[in-house]
Amino acid sequence: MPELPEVEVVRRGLERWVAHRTVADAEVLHPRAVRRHLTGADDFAHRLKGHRIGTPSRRGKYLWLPLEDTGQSVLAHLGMSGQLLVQPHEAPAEKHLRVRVRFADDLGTELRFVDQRTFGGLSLHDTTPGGLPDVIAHIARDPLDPLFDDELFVQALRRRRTTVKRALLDQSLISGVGNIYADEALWRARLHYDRPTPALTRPRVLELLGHARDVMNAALSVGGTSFDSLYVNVNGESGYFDRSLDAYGREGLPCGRCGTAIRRRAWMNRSSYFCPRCQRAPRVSS
DNA sequence: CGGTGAACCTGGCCGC
DNA sequence: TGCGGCCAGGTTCACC
Repeated sequence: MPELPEVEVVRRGLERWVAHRTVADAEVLHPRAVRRHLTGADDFAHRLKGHRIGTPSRRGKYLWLPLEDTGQSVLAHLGMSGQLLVQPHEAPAEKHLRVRVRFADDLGTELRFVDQRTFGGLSLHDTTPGGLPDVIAHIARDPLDPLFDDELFVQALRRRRTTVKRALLDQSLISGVGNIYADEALWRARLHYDRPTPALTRPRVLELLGHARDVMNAALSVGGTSFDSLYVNVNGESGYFDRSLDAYGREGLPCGRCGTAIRRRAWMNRSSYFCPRCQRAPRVSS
């Protein structure tokens, strides 16, 4: 599932293969792939036509392609299964091909948005003076952003009356962390997912943040995480960080620190993986 | 308005 | 073989 490292890999691929190319035309093959565009998919496609793409940017799991001289950007979210692929024109259409963007040049490749579960999508928005599409103004900076404010994060997290994993997944507090890297950061920090945030000390929160950064940087350095063929980077290559995960998806396997079997617990309509010995539950568990 | 939890969606997989 | 049910989970939104 694409989280921050995977999305960053895609962004780099787009920077290499798509930036500075002019859109010849766009074709929307599934209406759900274009979001929040009240005037419809055809209008969306029409508005891309003839514009040159600037340098792709990313915040958390969102990435966007500025359309030069329009004040607008194409915002993309990959959801759970979205892929942005650069393919030769003649490559056969993927089973879940949703959007196709052709360019006005002779490079012979096109950009494709492919998405099985249709949780992802593209949309078009005004770019704010800060360079951010207006609809993601509420998304916090991510921990790999040089301007991420660690102290601000500590204070904001401790003010929340919630539990630590919920806070890690709250994109208005910190962005880019999904279920996988939340479990990995918590395992590294030896914190149980249900620990109340107000009880965490400043050093504990800073340590957790550091682990989140470390694990995402490690994933980024090997090209993202992939568990199946759903996620591939912009050139269609899978990452292989899943070999390095310590908690996520390891139910019943020994904890790399103490050997205790990793457990899986149903949590918020999904799963939490943790070591019952290294990550003790709070005394009063919700 | 902060916290909570359901809905959205499809295909792979498992058990019967 | 076929089919029902479960599971994956980021974001949005309704509700309290």
